[in-house]
Amino acid sequence: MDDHADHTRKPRADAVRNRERVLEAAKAVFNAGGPEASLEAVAKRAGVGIGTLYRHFPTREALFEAVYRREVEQLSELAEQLKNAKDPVEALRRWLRSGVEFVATKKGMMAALALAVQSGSELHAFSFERLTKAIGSLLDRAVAAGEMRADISPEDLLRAFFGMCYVHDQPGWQATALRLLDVFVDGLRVQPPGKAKASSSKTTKPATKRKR
Amino acid sequence: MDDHADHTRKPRADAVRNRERVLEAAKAVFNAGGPEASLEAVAKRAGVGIGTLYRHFPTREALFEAVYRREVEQLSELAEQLKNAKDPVEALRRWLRSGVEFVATKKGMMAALALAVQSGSELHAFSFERLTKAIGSLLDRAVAAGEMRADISPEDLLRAFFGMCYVHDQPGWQATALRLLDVFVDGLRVQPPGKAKASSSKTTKPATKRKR
DNA sequence: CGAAGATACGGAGGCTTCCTCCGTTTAACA
DNA sequence: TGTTAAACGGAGGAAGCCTCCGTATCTTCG
Repeated sequence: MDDHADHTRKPRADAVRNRERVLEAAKAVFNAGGPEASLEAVAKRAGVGIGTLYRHFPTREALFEAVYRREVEQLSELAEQLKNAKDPVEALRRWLRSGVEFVATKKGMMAALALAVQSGSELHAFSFERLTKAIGSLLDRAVAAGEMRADISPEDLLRAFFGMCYVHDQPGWQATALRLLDVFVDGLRVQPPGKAKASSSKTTKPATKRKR
Repeated sequence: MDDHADHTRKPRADAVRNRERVLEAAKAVFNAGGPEASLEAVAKRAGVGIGTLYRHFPTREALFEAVYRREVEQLSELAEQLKNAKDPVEALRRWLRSGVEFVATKKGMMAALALAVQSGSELHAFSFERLTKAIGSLLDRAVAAGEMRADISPEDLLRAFFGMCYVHDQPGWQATALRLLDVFVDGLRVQPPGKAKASSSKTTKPATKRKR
């Protein structure tokens, strides 16, 4: 495609190469040393000056975002697939469980989630939106089917999920997280009609009208 | 040998005074600047050399623990009082809500909780035990009354609570946390007998026998 | 009271990391 | 091949962590 209006030079080859190197090094270093690892170490491993690293990724978070974009995308695509499942509640549950597995497997996933959940920088936008949408689509389906209460937002759920995974470096955390998520999903189901216990709404002003 | 072992010298007055000063300064600095605040700043505010600070509190965590011991105790005493409430489920719910308020008010509370939850250092022992016991007593009562499922441990619940509070520096976090905790408590209630939906046990091997 | 010894003080200094700034190098384009 | 915009890289200042040890101060006991 010939772009005449575009006066942009072709990006320099060394720039592209270095960017890639830094990404790869960062992946390795972060996976090994956690999200606090030294950026200078990353630069050294990439065989690149610290200045170059900072030029490509002005902040630690920018680098994180770039490194874990793929993970976030995978998780979010999984939601897409699960939308075809019959039971919407089960689908949501399964997504959450897969999320736990992700965190367990990909060592940097937690950092990616932290970025997505901790709104603050501009840079988290991508992850946040992507994951919120993923959860939202599953949640909406369950709500639409009348199986789940409607007063929890996708953001809330994302935060809950993150919270459950937060202790991801303790011995039994995975089992714990799965248990907690199950409890949480149970709590999300609409209370059986007729015999509602109206538990929480007794002490809280309902954030949303409950079943009219 | 005459073991008048307990013939310890009286602790030096300046040492006691300085310890107190450091604690006070730390409280102020941590509440203002968060748990990452500079220890040198603490020392300066206390009018004390950095060496003195480190002698009294060899690690950042030790200092934290000392600063927030009181807060943890308060929270834990609250549980004691709530044990007298009629409705055990409601008591638990209230405790959790108070916890959220604590975190909202005392800015360093999160750090104290983090220490309590993240088992790891030796130093967290006190907080962890204290809070686990607090939650445990409320939880047990609810379980004994047949109102709550028995497959969640106090540690699990503590972690869940912590997780819900984790995003404690976002705009609406407090409302979110309260909502999430409500959902969670709902999920903790035993499913209404006779008409059980057996939601989670369908996909998970039951951690505990459910009422069959 | 006054000396002796134990204890605590404080901050210099070595180390690590962060991040910026700018002189030098190099790839793209004509 | 020359021009020039873009990228490189690392020196260096700022800040924080933590240790070490000479000096100051407190407690004890004769």
